[in-house]
Amino acid sequence: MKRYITNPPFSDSILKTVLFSSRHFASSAATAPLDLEDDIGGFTGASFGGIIQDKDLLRKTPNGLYVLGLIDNGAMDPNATLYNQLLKRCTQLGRLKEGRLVHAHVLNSSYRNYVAVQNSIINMYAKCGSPVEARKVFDEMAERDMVSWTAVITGFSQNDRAQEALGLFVEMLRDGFVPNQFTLGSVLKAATAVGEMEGRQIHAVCLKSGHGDDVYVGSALVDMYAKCGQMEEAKVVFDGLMSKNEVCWNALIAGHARKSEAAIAVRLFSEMKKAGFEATHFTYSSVFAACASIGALEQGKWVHGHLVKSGLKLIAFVGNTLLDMYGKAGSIEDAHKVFDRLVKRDVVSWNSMLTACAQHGLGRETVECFEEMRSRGILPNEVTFLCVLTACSHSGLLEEGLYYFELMKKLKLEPDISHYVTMVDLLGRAGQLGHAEKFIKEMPIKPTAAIWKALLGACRMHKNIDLGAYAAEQVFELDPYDSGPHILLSNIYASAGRLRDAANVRKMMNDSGVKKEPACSWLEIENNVHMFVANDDSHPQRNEVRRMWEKIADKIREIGYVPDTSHVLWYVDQQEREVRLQCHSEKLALAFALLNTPHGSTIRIKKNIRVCGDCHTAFKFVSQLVGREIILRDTNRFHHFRGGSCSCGDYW
DNA sequence: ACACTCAGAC
Repeated sequence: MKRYITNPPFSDSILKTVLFSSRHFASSAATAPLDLEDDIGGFTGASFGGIIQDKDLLRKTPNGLYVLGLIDNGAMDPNATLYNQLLKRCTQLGRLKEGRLVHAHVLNSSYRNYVAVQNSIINMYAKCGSPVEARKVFDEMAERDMVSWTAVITGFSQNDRAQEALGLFVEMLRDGFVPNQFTLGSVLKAATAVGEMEGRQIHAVCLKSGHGDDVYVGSALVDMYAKCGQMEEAKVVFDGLMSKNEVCWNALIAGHARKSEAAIAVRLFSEMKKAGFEATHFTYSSVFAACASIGALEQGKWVHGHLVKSGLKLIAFVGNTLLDMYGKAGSIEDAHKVFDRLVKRDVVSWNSMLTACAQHGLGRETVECFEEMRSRGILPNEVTFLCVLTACSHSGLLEEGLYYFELMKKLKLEPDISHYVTMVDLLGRAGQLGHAEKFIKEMPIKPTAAIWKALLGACRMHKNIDLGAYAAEQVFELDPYDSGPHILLSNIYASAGRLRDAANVRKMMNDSGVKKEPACSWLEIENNVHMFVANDDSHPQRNEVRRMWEKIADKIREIGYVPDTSHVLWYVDQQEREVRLQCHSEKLALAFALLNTPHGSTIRIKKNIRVCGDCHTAFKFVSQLVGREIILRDTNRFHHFRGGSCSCGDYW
């Protein structure tokens, strides 16, 4: 067999690579599709003359080794087109090793200085994840054209090396090249990764060179503004595009999804379909993620309907997001159905199902699901254990939690800080405050603010003032601008009757400029989202809503509700505190729901911060009074109120 | 014959 390495005109490093690769493929029966020597044995150059035109030639060995064998054997004369086809093949299949072999062949041929072939080589290295090799070929070229520049810039842009891509772009301009739509598409992607300033500068270049309305450049621009959070500007660019495709629609929709603007994302999805574009898995995934973030169940279901009609398979890529959406929107039943119907489940599918169970306080079911996962031979990962530990923590399964933490380490999975936070939470909620403190002292990584926040939360739950104050001090040190811990500490003092200390924490907060996130609750009725903020008068039905709550409050008092004003911070008299308490956003939302939804239907309310103790009690009484299920989504879990009790068992 | 845009979930 003729070896092409006998008289190498190319550099040592490539030679070594080629030798290595060549041996590798020859010796590895599992990866080499066929033995080159056997495959071409007995044929002569002449008999292969016609095969060069044969479209099946490259298909015989998809990675091109077959053809390289023919060339090696002298059975076939290559030309520039053939090399380009081979390189394209390697690029499409992401075959770096075979690509290097073709590169070596080219260097040994008379086509080594052909710009088009060199460009294909650059492109091959760029797409196969090796921008450095692409750059090396580029640097050694005697002459470069637009395609060379674009290919090498794209190499860095697509391999998360945006700064180098932008650097090359500047060099290109310095060399006198005027960028075209191909270059600008890639450069914009790089600029987007670097920052808003850079993005805007490249936008200016696009406008100057007249490529601003190309659909590729335009999509990249829409994405750039969307990633900066500048949705108005993204929309201006989008509207200015004469011809659109699914990419620019997806970029715009994903931008709104990132900002949790579910209503807009859903509306755009609908407009996209009306305009005649097919929603892809990515489109669905973005829209479901948007619905998940605000718990928009009805809108999510509506889009799910479109997915079913579209005929797209329920693969994990979109199914996992859909499952997550149902979990976060409060329908554990629908989450289960999606899980059952998935074409193929991956570890994330299982993790999402576990998360959904955990969020709904179904600790036992989570553990059962995890055991089923293991019995089916699915390998759990770090996230799996985080789900299980969270479930144990939320359901008070102390022993199980400790067991699974040890199991995790036994399976050689290293707990990260999130697992330690969950363990502190687990121990703390279960009332093992001393154990939790000891756990923190002994953990192998430095405790973060989140660790101390978990301990602080447990101290509030079990009314431990001293340890709570200590934990709060640690949090203030590590994360001074979070209002949550201030409020927690203040509540600890207030519920122990130490109102002066509570007021001091409040004052400290004000002095250091820490702002409390305004509490708000919202619910969805017939595709509209109604939002309520405590003591807020902006809703059109506010007077009706308030009167309704007063009526309800009177009725639940008759069956045992006693307002608990201990968590009201304001240093005001008892009557005023009670008035404030009755205006909490979740109570307003509940009153609104009772006014505007059919009798007997499930009420679903979402809240941006943890539900207050008094509202939790009131909701239990209301569920008994009206005989309806009320599902309240907290920051990280669900409360299902039914018949006077809550699924969390008052353990949250 | 060679170069471009978006991109889910725990």
